[in-house]
Amino acid sequence: MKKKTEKTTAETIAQGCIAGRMRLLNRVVTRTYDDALRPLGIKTSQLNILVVTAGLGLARPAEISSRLKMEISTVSRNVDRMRAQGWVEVVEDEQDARAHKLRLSGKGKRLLEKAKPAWDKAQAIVKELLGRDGVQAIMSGAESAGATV
Amino acid sequence: MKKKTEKTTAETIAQGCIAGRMRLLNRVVTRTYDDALRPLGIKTSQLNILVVTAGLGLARPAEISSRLKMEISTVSRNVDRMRAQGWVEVVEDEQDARAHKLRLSGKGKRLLEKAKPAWDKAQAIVKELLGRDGVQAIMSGAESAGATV
DNA sequence: GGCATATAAGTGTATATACAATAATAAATC
DNA sequence: GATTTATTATTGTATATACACTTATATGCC
Repeated sequence: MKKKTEKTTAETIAQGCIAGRMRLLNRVVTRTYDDALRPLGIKTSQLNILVVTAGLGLARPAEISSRLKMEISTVSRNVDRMRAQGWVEVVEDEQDARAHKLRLSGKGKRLLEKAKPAWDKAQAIVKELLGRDGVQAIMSGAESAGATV
Repeated sequence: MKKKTEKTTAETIAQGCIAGRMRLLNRVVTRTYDDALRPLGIKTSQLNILVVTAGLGLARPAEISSRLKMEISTVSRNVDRMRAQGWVEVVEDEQDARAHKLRLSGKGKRLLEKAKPAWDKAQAIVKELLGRDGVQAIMSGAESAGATV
């Protein structure tokens, strides 16, 4: 007769929770990028909003929200801080009085270029940490989750 | 001669940033667990601290911090909220007057058992989302990052 | 045209997180 | 044994995030 080793609920969750591991990994990875970016005065979250905005040229907050799968209220507050830094500017929408668009300022563009080497450094550290397959899994997982490039 | 398509800095980062994808995935995954756990009044972060505490029996905040790779100040505040809910109790340390230990209350233990089906549900959704390889990559990535089971 | 409904964005409130600084106590060193 | 150094945990301050609600405006339908 096979002896079955019972696992407690706590053990099952502690060892198997995908969210727990994902959140842990997120803390470690974000810390790596934040450390590298700190001298530039920008945080990982802000840099990611910055590059999406840059990619769109003129970006509606709702579009940023949708691409980053981030609550629009969160976008709103992050953008507030980025505007306060002078990295992004608001352009009123001609057609729709509710809406507006965001674009990078000159300062924002310059910051982006200055931040690239720091980002490269963090990126290399994390690639080393996760390995080729790990990186690939994150990328395709994010795509499954609805990430738009 | 090969025509090289230049990629802007913004495109390079927007498309390739591991932290960005990881954070996006983290938002989506956490939302899934939070949705499932909402009726129970516990959040993903708190559940993960709860199971680590349960696993240790008597848990020092510094030990939780170390296992979850979470700042001890963050542990401190999360535990405050969990104590306010009556899920964990504080036990003074006999040897060290600076320190104390945490353990689950009866209420905390009952919550954990009640939360298991909701956790199972979220876990299944996310497994489906990430696929076997994706889950494996997160798990081993977290281990590389220093996660202690 | 006028009303119902939908959409865009912001605000209120709460949790999660980190870093810096502090307070208290223990451990180490001289 | 007294002083320095290290450790344990908390508090101050700031950002990131989400959900519920609100405000303003646009769209659809009668």
